[in-house]
Amino acid sequence: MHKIRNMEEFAAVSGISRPTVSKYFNDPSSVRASTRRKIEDALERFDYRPNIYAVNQNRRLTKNVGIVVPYLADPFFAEIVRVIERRCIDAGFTPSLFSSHGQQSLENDILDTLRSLKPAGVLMAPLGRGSDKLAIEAFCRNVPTVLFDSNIDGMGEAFVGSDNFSFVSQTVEYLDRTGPPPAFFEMRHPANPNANKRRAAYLKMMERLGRTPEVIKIEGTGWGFEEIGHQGGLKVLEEDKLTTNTVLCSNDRLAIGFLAACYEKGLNVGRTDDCVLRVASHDDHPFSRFTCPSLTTAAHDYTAVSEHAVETLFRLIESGGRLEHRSEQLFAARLIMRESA
Amino acid sequence: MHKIRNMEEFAAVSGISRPTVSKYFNDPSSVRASTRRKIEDALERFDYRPNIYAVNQNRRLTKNVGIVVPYLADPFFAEIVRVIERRCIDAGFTPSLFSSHGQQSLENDILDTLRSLKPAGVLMAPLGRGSDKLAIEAFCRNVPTVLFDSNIDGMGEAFVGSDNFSFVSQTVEYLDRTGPPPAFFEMRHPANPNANKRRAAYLKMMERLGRTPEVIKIEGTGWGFEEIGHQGGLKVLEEDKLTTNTVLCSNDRLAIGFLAACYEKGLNVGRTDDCVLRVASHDDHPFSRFTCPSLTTAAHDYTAVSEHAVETLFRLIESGGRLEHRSEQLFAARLIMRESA
DNA sequence: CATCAAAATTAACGCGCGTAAAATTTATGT
DNA sequence: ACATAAATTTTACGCGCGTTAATTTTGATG
Repeated sequence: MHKIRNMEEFAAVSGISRPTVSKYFNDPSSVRASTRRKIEDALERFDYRPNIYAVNQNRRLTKNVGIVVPYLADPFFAEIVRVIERRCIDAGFTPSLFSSHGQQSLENDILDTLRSLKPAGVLMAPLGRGSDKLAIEAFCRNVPTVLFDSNIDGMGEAFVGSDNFSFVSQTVEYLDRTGPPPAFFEMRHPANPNANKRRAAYLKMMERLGRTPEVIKIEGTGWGFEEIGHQGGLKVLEEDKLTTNTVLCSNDRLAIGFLAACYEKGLNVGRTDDCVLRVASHDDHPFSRFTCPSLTTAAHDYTAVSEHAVETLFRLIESGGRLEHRSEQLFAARLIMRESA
Repeated sequence: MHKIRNMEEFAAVSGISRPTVSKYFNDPSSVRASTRRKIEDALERFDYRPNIYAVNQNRRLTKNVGIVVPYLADPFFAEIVRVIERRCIDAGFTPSLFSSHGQQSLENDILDTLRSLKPAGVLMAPLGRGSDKLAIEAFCRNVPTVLFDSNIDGMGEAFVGSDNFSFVSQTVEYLDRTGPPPAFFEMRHPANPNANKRRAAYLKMMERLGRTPEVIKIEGTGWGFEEIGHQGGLKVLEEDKLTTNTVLCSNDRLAIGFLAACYEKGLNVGRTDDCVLRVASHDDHPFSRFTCPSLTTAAHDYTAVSEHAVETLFRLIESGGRLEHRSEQLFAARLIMRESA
């Protein structure tokens, strides 16, 4: 009983012809129950798996799906990836995970690699501002792609993400209802288009509420948001630029840095009487409940975004790679009230 | 000038025979300079890349390397992955990234997937206590593997990691020198063998210093260390079980949770006079500088570990998959003094 | 210009599997 | 038991490239 070398040999020991075995591996339900049993019996006795290289060479479309995220060291993406991977595996696909690590050159390299993987589809969260738009556009023309997290106008067959207005409207409304209206704390040159939408939402909400908006723009580039928020926070606090005691950060990672700056400066943050500052933010970053104080924030519907992105990709794949029209699905946020505001 | 379909066509447009082109792609320096120029000229005019499935089918050994980490949502691993990926790409390999997401079943699935990828080698950080030892052992027999981060006795051709004694000895020595000796804060059932080594190192150091050790074991399972540290911290503080004012956490993620608990309880942490508690830890987690107060910790030599792991894997691959003897390389820690102790 | 090793070409086979067409067997209903 | 549809088997080709062996070309050398 030597090791099975190929499908020919496996077909022999299972007493079924090779084409039928091949059919089985492509779709177990496509063969008669008695045949399936024979094959699965043999599968238990011998551990054989079709050579994926030979399989993929001959299928015009592989069962691979690519997953691309801009920055894997951000637990937000790590969490989304976890959900997406599982759904893909359950649906019989083989996910390949890539992180651009915040670099355009890497993002482009990944697109090249993906092309040669001939994936059935790709789920991509682009760098955003740092993306090579032309490269992504060219890629999307060749490979069925669903964008998520950050949208790039018109690219990909669909976009799935969070509704930035929903995030900001809830936090602004809450802060305004429970105290002074917030100033908006953000990077001057955000890495990601969501930031721009959030600022716009902030301005619109403040107008709607009849408040005077105040946007604090801090310097810094790259994906080290905590450090940028920290440095920017120190600067703002030292220069005493704050005209309000309520700060709404564009995202949790900035807020984590800002809270560290507040702590260093001895400023008590929270909504109780002994506090001089309220801080809130957006994303419900996995660490936001462990900041000091814990961070009031607006949560992504991680599950809904992940699952809808995957579902959309599957529909796209079944439709042969093109969709009637480019859809944009946005999910609302959920306000998470904690101690910081 | 239609699209190039295969190496045959590409060879035609570059004016070189297919076997020579094939030789070029396997090692560009193996063809004459003038030939190389012709091929690279054609490469610029037509964008052709060999079909990776056809290539890998015929090579007995692919140029793939697998990278497996236990928990990608931990920025520690995300950071290591970033360095490792780059080194692999630069060396002409194609890295494939996998996360076990803390689940044994997933780790085993990944091993199966990896086997069918026929990688030249694998860099694996196992789950540790949660790993299926037999499955990993069987895998290592078939695939050249270098373990990193957590060691499993005798498995893989080499281990590269951090020297837990170096971590703990430095923090204990520092804490003892600058104040009361620390109690050790850890999970009762740690996910990872490093924790056991750290506890042992703590006990040995305390003995060496002539101090009475005190180990605080908290409940909780899984990879949500911050939450476990948080809950465990609250419990310890509420029950007033602390017989010392200095706490050394087994790792930073526990410490992040513990610090959150201290903050909630209104305990001032730090080394200044107004503080009632000192807290230190190990790992230099990317977020440890943004805790409140910033966390005194012992840092991994990320770069050294990552690069030595990769170098070891490359040596292993060049040696045909087996090494003379299993080597274990440990790197020392660097004490990072911040505000918490 | 003759020499000769190195490099390239030609021709051909094989890798493991998808897939198609035709022939055959099996299951289902009457 | 018979007709019919469905599933399986047989046979054969092709995918794109690695690789080998025999042959031819190239280019540096004396």
